[in-house]
Amino acid sequence: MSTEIPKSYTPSEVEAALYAQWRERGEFRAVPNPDKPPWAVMMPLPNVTGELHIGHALNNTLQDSLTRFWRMRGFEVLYQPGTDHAGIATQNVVERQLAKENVRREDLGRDAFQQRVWEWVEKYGGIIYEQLQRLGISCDWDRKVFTLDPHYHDAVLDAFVRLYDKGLIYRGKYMVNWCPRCRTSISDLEVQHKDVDSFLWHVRYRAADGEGGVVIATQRPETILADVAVAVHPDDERYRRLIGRQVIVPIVDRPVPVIADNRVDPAFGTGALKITPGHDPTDYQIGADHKLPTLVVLDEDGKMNEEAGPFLGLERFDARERVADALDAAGVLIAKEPYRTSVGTCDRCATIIEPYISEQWFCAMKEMAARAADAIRDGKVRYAPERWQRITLDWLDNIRDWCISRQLWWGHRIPVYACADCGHRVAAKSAPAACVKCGSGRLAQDPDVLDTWFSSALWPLATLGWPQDTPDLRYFYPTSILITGRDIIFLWVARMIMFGLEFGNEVPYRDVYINPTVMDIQGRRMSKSLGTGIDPLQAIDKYGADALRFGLIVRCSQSQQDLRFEEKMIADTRNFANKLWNAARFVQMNLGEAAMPPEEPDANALTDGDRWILSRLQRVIDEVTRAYETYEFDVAARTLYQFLWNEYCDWYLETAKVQLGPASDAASRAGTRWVLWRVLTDAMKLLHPIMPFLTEVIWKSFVPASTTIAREAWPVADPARVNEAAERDVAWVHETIRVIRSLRADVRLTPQQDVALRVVAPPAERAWLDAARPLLRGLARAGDVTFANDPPPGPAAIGVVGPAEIHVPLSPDDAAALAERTRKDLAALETDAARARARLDNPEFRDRAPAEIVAQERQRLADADARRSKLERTLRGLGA
RNA sequence: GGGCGGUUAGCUCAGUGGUAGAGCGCUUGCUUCACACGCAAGAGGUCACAGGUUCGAACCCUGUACCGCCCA
Repeated sequence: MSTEIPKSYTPSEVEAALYAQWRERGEFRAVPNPDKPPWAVMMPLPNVTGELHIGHALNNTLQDSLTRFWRMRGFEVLYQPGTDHAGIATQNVVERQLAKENVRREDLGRDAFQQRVWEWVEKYGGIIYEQLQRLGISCDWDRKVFTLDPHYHDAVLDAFVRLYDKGLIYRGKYMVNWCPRCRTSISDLEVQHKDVDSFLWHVRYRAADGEGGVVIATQRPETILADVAVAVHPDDERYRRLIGRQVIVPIVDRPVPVIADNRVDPAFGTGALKITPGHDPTDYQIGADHKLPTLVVLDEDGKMNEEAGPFLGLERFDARERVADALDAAGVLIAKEPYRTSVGTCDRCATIIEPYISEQWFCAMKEMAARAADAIRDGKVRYAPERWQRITLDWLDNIRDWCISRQLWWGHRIPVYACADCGHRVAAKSAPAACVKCGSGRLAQDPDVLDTWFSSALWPLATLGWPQDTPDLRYFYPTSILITGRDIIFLWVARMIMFGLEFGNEVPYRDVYINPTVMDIQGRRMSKSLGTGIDPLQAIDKYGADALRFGLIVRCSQSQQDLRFEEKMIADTRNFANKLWNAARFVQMNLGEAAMPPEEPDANALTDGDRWILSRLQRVIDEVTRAYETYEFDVAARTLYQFLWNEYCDWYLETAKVQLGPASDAASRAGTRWVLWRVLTDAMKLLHPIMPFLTEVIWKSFVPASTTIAREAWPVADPARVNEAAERDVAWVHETIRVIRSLRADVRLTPQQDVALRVVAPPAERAWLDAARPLLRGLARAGDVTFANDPPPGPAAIGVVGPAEIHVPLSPDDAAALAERTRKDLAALETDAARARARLDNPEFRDRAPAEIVAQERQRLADADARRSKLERTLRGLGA
């Protein structure tokens, strides 16, 4: 029966069924439990429009690994899933769909449009959930939250009203970042700065009184139409006599003052700056300080408005060319010089941002930011890697108020009601019947919606039931950790900490882990349009979720901020999965019909080899546990990979084959079977957080009575099983085997041929080798082993293990090749010896270095000398 | 302009002040009864560069160069 297990592991045959079982049994459900400590992680909510990409795959795999780890360690674990309504993104998707029907949202009206978006969300909004499940993540799916769910909406309104009533939310006409394509304001953080090639236009403004004038340099000639002043630096000798006089703005022939302001950089362009408060943030400030009027020549679509006269209706970049032409025609365009500059673009649609004056809502941030910064400085939130802490603090310390209103129809509508009669505004969770001030019933709700990040900042609270005082909130808040990418540290993490403190009176989580960004092999961001992306779903189809998970996790070191990835890497870990499958198959075959789990044998029945692998296992348990605890994911994965492949498979399984052979007694064979079973199953538990499916399959094949490995207790290292003597002795046996195998290659034996060894060694080592004979035979096909006091005559390949020399007779053909190699070894040895000698000859080294280092160096020199004399004899023996 | 990360084998990356490591790739040999998605044996490195500290530096300090990211 056991031989029917297929020779290779096919993840696609088991993953879906296992996942369905886990869900059916409710293995991932989180229920407040006073008998257990809580552990919680919140999924960084993907956009409801989103589809699973490699970044999600990494981020959620990391969360799931910790989730599974802490669950096995006996914590009541919550992994909270959910999606974000994603204001602009979702509205865009539906607007594009409408565009195909030649319909604009304005044609539908607000209510009908929202209805369309809801239909879209209901139809496609669940796709990402299904995709996430393919990864095997252990969320509590019964707790799915959408940020527009009624209870979530209620939380958002509650938070808004509290801030409003505290005076932290205000409204006003300010210059904001405006996306002419999305036709909404966006916050500073949603502006991406990009360097582009542009020009500086040098334009002459003649003096109003006819004497001279000034040449200004501008990047935006089209805004000349809205100029209200020219500014120069007060200390700039070139322009001193112009200050206070007037110049004439070309084209519009408007007289404007020349003002002095030390924000003007005399080194930029000509040193004279046109001032356009309606279209530039710095000019806006300067204009306000000098009490200048504000003119606006662009509309909210980025087209020239009525104020632009003949340019009315032109798109802003066309207008730029046309205005420049007009300036040229008027003879006032002095120069057009190429210029590299930085422009702000919309995070969502890459359209160039327009600084635009409009009525917006703002949230005052100073107080909340200071409180968050204090909490971080006090260590209430710890960052891994640590450097992100300071980066967050820098941002918090220099925070600016947050523009929270968006001119969209999809999102949480701002709960402020304005009285049409007296103008009084009030924030309320539901529409008041009448104005509290004048009693009028004519109240209108603000048309804008809140920035999506306003609602996501409440994520850890609102998902747990806030503002209600729920058992979930009391039990799971503050949560344990947040895992996310560095791109949203300010947008989301910092704001969540602020809101967590403001509304939950506690930081939202103790730890923040910033995961690396997944790049392609050339270090470019993975993107579908560039064709540089890996589709996680395809990867799972082809290699299995475990292979994708392990391949990503083993590359998550805290020392780098990116992770380079390619498909081959997934194939490599698929091979690892297959290796484990076959190791399990081997063990299964050897346990035969034995009862499972096998019975633990008497300690006397264990061999050195058994004790060695058990000892190594204890160290691996400690190392892997520590690594998960400290978010050293690469260490956890690498430690398990090396232990399982290089120690368990390469050495212990081969040792076990010998120990299970006819030369062993029954007790010893039983011991070996138990060790095979025990080490493999413990290692499967350690690996389960990273490779949940394979480990479950293997576990259940060995422990049929268990429902799932996911609920097994985490292994605890047993200090009594750490056995340094066994580790040392087995290392020596392994070294001997390696040397013999190498000798076999030197004398070109086929794998079928036994090798006859002649050994020159002191008595202790002879006894050793004698005892190790079965292993030497099994693992290195050592046949006759004879001992001698002196090296035997004739050409021979010689291997050295400690004080023992192993000789294998050699044909003259091979002797020359070996002589060549030996000379090389000898040269390397001489270098080593020379280095050690130089050190020991240095009196300062002898005086200052620790005694053990000096002793080590002496030993090294002695070993090198001994080895050298042996190699020299080898050479002589080879006739060279 | 300010800040952060990186630079170690052909590639991707580990690396605790004491003789440089892994996986993949490469070479050679193997249908060895768990696995060719494998086994075994090998080759391969001025640890970016220049100074400094130290008995001793891939590791600590200073500076430079290059790659990438963030902020303004």
